[in-house]
Amino acid sequence: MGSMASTTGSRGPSEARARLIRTATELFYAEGITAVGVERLIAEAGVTRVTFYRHFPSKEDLVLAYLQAEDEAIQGAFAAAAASGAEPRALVELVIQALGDDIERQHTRGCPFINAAAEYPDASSPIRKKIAEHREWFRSTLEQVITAAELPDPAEKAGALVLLRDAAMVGGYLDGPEAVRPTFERTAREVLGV
Amino acid sequence: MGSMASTTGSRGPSEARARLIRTATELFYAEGITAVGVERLIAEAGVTRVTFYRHFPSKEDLVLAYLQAEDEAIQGAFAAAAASGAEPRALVELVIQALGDDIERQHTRGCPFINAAAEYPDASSPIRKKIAEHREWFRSTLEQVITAAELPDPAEKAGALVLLRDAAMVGGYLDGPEAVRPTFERTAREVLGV
DNA sequence: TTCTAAGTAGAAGGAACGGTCTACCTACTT
DNA sequence: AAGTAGGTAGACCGTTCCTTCTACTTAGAA
Repeated sequence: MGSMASTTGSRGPSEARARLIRTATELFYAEGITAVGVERLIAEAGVTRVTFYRHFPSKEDLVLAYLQAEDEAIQGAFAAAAASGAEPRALVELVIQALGDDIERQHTRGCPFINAAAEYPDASSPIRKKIAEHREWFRSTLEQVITAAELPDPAEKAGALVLLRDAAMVGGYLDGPEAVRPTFERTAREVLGV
Repeated sequence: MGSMASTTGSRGPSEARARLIRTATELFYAEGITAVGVERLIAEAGVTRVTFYRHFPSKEDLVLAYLQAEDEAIQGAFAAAAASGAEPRALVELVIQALGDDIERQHTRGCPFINAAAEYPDASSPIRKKIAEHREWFRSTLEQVITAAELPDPAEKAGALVLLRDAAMVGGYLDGPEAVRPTFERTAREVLGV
């Protein structure tokens, strides 16, 4: 006596799959990956076990999809900022503020990638590779932004900025974002010399 | 037919207990807390289940003891540095180097407290309280050191230094300590103006 | 000497884990 | 009209989780 159903039988990107990733994003981030079981996941996504395993051969594949979704979100934000047509120098300030804003409003439980890394000690695992890949993208993107603004030592400054951002996300979680955001933005400007 | 035994029946601080904490310190740090089961713990500590639960009513109590041990180790290092009789200004540099050294040589898998926090979302849990307590001790100790060196804005600088240290530990884990240590020490001096 | 704290060994229990399986339904595509 | 991709429902399996239990040993303290 299936109640609503509605979207069964389509071929597109799959509602159920999207709901699983959305639920995973919420739960994995809020409570940790190992701490959230498949049972819980499918219950909150409103999906059956079979459906889950049809889309993701194992839980690890969902973890990967979760990190992928986070990655795409950040890349999207950067692309939007770059497309805004701001001048290179203004873009640097824009990025600093966007990162500060994200720490205060979106990611208040630390960095999804850092948190995940704490649960996966094996650096050669697919998950750790994904994390490393994301971090390298982030670092090199910052380097490009700094280079475009014609600031000195872009590579070095980008490294320092990654450091600071990591710190601010962790600090925002453990010590409260209100106190950390200004410290982050101030120190970032100081390090970049803007 | 118990083979060696030797230290059974004593009343002191208990060998078995010490071994459990030592093993926990290694395994929890290296592999994560949830990822290491009691079975594994007692096997590597060479202790039986009963002994384990005699000393620690639950696994969580061992986690607490593990964090306590880490806390004491760092407090000990600070106390030793303070007792070295270095001048206040030199002590600041000494602390920066000691933190850098720790990141490069001891804590190469991130910060034990930050990693633990990632696995315990409930801020009111005993573990998170212990973590908050440690962080506050660390921050205020840095503030004292900076104050003694008569540097400006000690509270603010201490906050920034905590931020940087967090970052360097995470970065050391995920991007390699060799690259991060110089960035950390350089940025720390820059922020403190020394 | 007796008591007790701290240890050994190993079985057991209930819950939760990730993952597989059967059986049926539905709607789009061909 | 037939085929198939994607969905539902729920039982089931082997493993591991944390924890408790009984039964015995050993050595220092009372």
